[in-house]
Amino acid sequence: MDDPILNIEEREAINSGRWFSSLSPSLRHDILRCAYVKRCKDGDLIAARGDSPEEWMACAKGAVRVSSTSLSGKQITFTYVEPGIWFGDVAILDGDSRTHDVYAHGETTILCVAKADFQKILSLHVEFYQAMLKLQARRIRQLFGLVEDLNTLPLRSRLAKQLLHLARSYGVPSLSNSQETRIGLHLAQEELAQLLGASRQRVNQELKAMEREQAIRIEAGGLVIRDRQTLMRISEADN
Amino acid sequence: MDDPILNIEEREAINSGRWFSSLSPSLRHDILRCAYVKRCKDGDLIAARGDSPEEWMACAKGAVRVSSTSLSGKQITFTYVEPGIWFGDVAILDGDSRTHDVYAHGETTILCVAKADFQKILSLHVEFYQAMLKLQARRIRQLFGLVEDLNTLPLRSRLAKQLLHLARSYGVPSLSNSQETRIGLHLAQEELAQLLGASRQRVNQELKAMEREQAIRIEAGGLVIRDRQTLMRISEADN
DNA sequence: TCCCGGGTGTCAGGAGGGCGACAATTCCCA
DNA sequence: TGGGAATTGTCGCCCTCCTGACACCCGGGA
Repeated sequence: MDDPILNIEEREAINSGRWFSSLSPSLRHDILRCAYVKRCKDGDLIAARGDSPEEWMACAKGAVRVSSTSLSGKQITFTYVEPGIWFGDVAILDGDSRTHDVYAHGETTILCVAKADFQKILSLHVEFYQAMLKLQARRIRQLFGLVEDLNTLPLRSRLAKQLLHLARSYGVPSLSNSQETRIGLHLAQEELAQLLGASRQRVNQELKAMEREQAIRIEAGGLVIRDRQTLMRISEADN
Repeated sequence: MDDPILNIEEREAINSGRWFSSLSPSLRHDILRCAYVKRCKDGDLIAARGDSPEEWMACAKGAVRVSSTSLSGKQITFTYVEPGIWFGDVAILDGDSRTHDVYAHGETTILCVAKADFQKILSLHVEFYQAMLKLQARRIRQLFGLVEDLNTLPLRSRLAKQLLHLARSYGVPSLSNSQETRIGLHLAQEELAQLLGASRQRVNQELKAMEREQAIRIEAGGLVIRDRQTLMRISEADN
């Protein structure tokens, strides 16, 4: 929470985000002009469900865990926000309170735009309205997919799907073998379980099974995807 | 699909929709001016997943079932759209294909706005941008809630919640007892099950249990809510 | 009227997945 | 470098929910 300037890497992450990079230079400029930086340590609470929303944010480095704890006390994680992705817009746009708790996962850098500035920019750029509509539409699509998966796929398939997703978001080429992809985001199996709404034990069991099938490798410091094809097969049906 | 004019009741349903009625008269006028009517019979297919989207729609009478069938062949219903509610915007806004299959449930009247007209209206009213953003934000909120429920609540609770929801959307005062609410939308237990992503047998079992607990009554032609309090208690935790 | 087809009620068997327990391993840090 | 804390690997038991099967009920034709 000290240095108010993004470093090169962080700036690069923001600028290469799929959505952000589709905006016009002038709009991007206006957004960045009034954005400020927050640097967080592992576990820092960035915002809590029920808070009244003060800012629109993007992850610039590290990862942001978006989660909530149900009435029964069970923790569930909705997603990990990767660098380059913006979040926190729902509450800003409908004026209601925050939908989730948001925590830093590891050393994390956040870029923030104050609510008032966000609205000012909206009023200056019709383009921004269109872009936000598109952003939300995509999110709704993802959510539809998630609901469908929860209703139809067994844990095994959902786990495979999640691993492929993490590999896309956080994948780095493996050191030992360039065919393989290491998931750069380290999640304890407990955290992975919360992301799937399942128990840690069950997730462990399925991971082990996938390791036996040569689809993945479980290493200290991260999972390694060995065979994308196999995972895709697993993710699509129960067999 | 004949008479292109809404009758009084249908017009009233559209105008009293919570979202639509919050729009300015001039915007509402522009929307209605280029809208046209479709009348559908029970089971008619209104749009199919994967179609390229031609129109933005609202239910004016009856109900619209929004559903999809998973790769494994299982049918799941996402929701029943009640009169006064608009739908089909996601695909229009992000330009991608339809997310769900959409069917008429019973005699149903649909109001449609062609994609091109929708976009024209957007370009004429900043207010419309704001309203659509708000509409989407609310939908995202609902979806978050749904995902959380699927991850944490047992079927019994989700069923209770769904019944309360249906009572809010389709409730009519019971003929026999004004304390009670009849759900005006008739769903076969199989259809209810698909709405919950559960098996028909299981739903039947829980309905029977709730009837024994005096929370509901199962009658030909619709469920009757007898005790909202009890249902609310059931919907919140597993007890 | 009789029969037929859809919806409803119920049961038994079995899979998927949660939970507690505990050992083994790894990580961290004093 | 030694120990305590966190994480991982595995069991066994139990509960939820699914599947298939079948009897029943009721309304509407032929």
